[in-house]
Amino acid sequence: MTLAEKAYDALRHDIIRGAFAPESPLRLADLSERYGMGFSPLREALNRLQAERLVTAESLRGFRVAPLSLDELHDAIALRIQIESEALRSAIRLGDDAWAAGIVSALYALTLQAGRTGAQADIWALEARHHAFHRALLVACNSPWTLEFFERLYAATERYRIPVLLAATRPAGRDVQAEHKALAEATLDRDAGKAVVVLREHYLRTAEDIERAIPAQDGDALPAKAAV
Amino acid sequence: MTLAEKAYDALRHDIIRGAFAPESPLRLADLSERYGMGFSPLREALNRLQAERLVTAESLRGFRVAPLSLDELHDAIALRIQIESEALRSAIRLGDDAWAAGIVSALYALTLQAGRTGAQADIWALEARHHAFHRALLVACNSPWTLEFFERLYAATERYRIPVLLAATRPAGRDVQAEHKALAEATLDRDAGKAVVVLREHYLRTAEDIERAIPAQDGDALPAKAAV
DNA sequence: ATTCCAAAAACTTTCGAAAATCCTTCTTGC
DNA sequence: GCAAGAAGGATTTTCGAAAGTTTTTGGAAT
Repeated sequence: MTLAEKAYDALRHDIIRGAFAPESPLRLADLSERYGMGFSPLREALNRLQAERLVTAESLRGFRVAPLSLDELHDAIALRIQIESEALRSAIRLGDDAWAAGIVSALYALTLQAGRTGAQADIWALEARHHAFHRALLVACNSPWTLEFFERLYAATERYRIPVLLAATRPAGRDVQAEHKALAEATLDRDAGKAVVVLREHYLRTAEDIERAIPAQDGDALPAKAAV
Repeated sequence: MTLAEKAYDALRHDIIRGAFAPESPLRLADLSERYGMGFSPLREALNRLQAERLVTAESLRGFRVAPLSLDELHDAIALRIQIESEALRSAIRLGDDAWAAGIVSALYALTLQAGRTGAQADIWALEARHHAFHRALLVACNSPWTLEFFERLYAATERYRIPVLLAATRPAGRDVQAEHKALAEATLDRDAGKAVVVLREHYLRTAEDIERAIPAQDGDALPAKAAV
């Protein structure tokens, strides 16, 4: 693995998980020290992340962490519902036993991790299981472009969900794992109509949780998060 | 504008328009000579294009032009129909007078350019008008992510359409400009149902034209095009 | 003739410094 | 006191070379 790839993985990871405040400048000297490499691989990684809309760039003025806004959250969630609903229908139509087994396995791993508490609770492991589960549902849709856009929108929306995960307070009146279980069951039953309804509800509730976790703001931009 | 941005624009332009054969290696020494700059800005541009799936990269083995395949074409067209249909409905619901005027203007410019023949015919100008027209239809959808994906899929599919444009033989039994006119009219009439039907037919016929223009192949990969 | 291995060549990747630009601060003139 | 502008510092961008890896070539052994 080249340094540029390591830089890409590390930066993407750190941006999604809120290690840098939205809109804060990503200075090469700082990044060079943080990640222990020269400017070249860092700039290559930043250019990739710019194309993914996780960082913004301005000519001769460097790179910044992409901003967060409620408008963008709603846009991304709405598009996820639209794209993933179709993808889920396709996956249900096309998926084979290996796909189904992948869902069972991913749900099991997710549930297991979600059940861990105290010293064993690991929010980043939980996040990885969550990503893997949602991906497993769609992976049989036979559309590389759909999966590409799923990954892009997942990353975009995950930035908003991290504060909710960090708060670690179970949202009142919501059992997220039950929703995941219901989603997996409807999918494995090949009940596309029910699955997409459950999927939509799942995402809309997540959006609500995120909005609830955000302190009221005058404008649209969301507050910066301290480094994690 | 920085050299890296110029490199990005030039490379993207040249890849979409078939100046390099699909899967051909993009060697830095060659690109450095072609575009008259050093390695650094070229590598940054290539990294951005990699994130956009217009080039592929392999560790320590450099960059290549992304391959073309009928599977990918069908995937991209199907997703364009899905995403743009929804976007068109939103635009019809939300669009104001400026949006409508933009469609009229873009259609006029497209029709004008399509009518030019002989020395005045300019396939790249026509392509630019075509892109602008399809974008103008959707621009009022109020979804930045949708527009982002539109651009990505437009670029991806345009690579397949270029050979058809270059052939410059009017496909038998098809009046593309009439389709554009019908699409604009249904949209300006705010007849969403009709507009999305026309849009779907328009794209499916384009896919057919592309397939017809392609010589039969054993495998899935499409033939390389000579440099333009 | 073929396979294996070493050396050379080609190429990518990374660094460190130079060049160019932007931002801040301080001075000057009014 | 305040605006305009120049000097200095900080930062980004680009280059050229060095380092590292892959591919090709050439030769020896089977």
